[in-house]
Amino acid sequence: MQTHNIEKRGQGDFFDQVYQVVRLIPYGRVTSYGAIARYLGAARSSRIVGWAMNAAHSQAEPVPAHRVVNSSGLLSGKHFFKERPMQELLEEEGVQVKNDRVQRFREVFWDPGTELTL
DNA sequence: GAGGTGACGACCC
DNA sequence: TGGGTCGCCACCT
Repeated sequence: MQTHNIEKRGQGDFFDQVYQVVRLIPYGRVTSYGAIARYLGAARSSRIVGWAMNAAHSQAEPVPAHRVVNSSGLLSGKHFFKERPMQELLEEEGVQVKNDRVQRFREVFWDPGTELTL
């Protein structure tokens, strides 16, 4: 069966890149959409990263999208985890979350462009 | 081919 | 610190 959709003939190359980076996020760490976008060379495409996360739901492989927050450390996509709040998932990994905001964001923040020393 | 959308980022008050 | 506005680029219809 062709389960069409999602992949879309590899057009989602950019999306795929995003998924790869998100999967590289270490346990107990979080990153921002802008950090991923910048790592991919599209710092201004931060919004596209969020869009990729939207498609991540259709991805067969587990994408820790809950580890991706905005530059403010706010759980912008928590609404998508209605069944499983991001806060709970993050706290389970040791990330302190208060009022939909990541505590110690500076400490748990994981920048691919820095950690990976691109 | 064109228009609209959006899980954002930076700037300003 | 918190909230509001503009810009930006890729995906979808």
